[in-house]
Amino acid sequence: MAKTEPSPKAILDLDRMVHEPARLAILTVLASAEEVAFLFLQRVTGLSKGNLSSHTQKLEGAGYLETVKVFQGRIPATSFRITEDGRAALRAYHQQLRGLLPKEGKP
Amino acid sequence: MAKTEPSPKAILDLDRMVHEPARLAILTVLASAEEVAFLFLQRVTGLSKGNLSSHTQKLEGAGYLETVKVFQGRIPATSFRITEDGRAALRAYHQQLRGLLPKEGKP
DNA sequence: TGAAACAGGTTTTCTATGCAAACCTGTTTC
DNA sequence: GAAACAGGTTTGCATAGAAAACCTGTTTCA
Repeated sequence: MAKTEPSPKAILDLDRMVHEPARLAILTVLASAEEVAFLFLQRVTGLSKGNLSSHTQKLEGAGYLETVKVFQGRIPATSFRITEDGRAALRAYHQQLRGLLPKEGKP
Repeated sequence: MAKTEPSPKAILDLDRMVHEPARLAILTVLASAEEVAFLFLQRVTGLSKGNLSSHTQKLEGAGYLETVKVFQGRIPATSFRITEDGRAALRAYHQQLRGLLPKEGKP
């Protein structure tokens, strides 16, 4: 009996940090692995290096991921892992999306 | 057996015209009514006039809605209706979202 | 009756964001 | 040992969204 139409105002409350497609893609990948290398992330998302770098910095600033810099032999390599906050934000975002999707088979 | 993880690259293909929350809210409202008055739309979305005006102009430019100007008595009033293209775009967008949502109850 | 407030929008301005290109540091290759 | 390359970061530019200013016509009410 509950009206399942999403409140239009709720849509405006979507977490922009997650809503941006590039960052959503990044978080989605990070959510399914312990730790992800920069280059792998770049390949799988198709983002340019510069782009990827700036988005991960924003996500780090938001506390949604942490950057791990290690040396492989003597060359430096960057990896990322999602934080608990990041995971929570992603889950919350998914819930918001579910809320705004019609139940299926709308006219 | 099908892996239900969304392809990260697919996320980057989301239709930006619809993805923007303000416009998604507008289209969502328009999709559930024949014709919607400017002021009603403003109240239900919570957008400012200027904002609403510019977003509806963009949606009109994209062919997703049409603007209807009528006189009520002697004062002019603006309404909108979603076009077939707009409806199709919204549906397609919903499908994309469904594709990227995890099946529920992810760890 | 006429100045002031108001309704209904549109246009302009400001700011921030995403994207691409340029740049930097250290390593191999030839 | 110069040149190409890997792995990122910083800079610069173009666009988009939000807020503010503006415009036209209409009531209000002193």
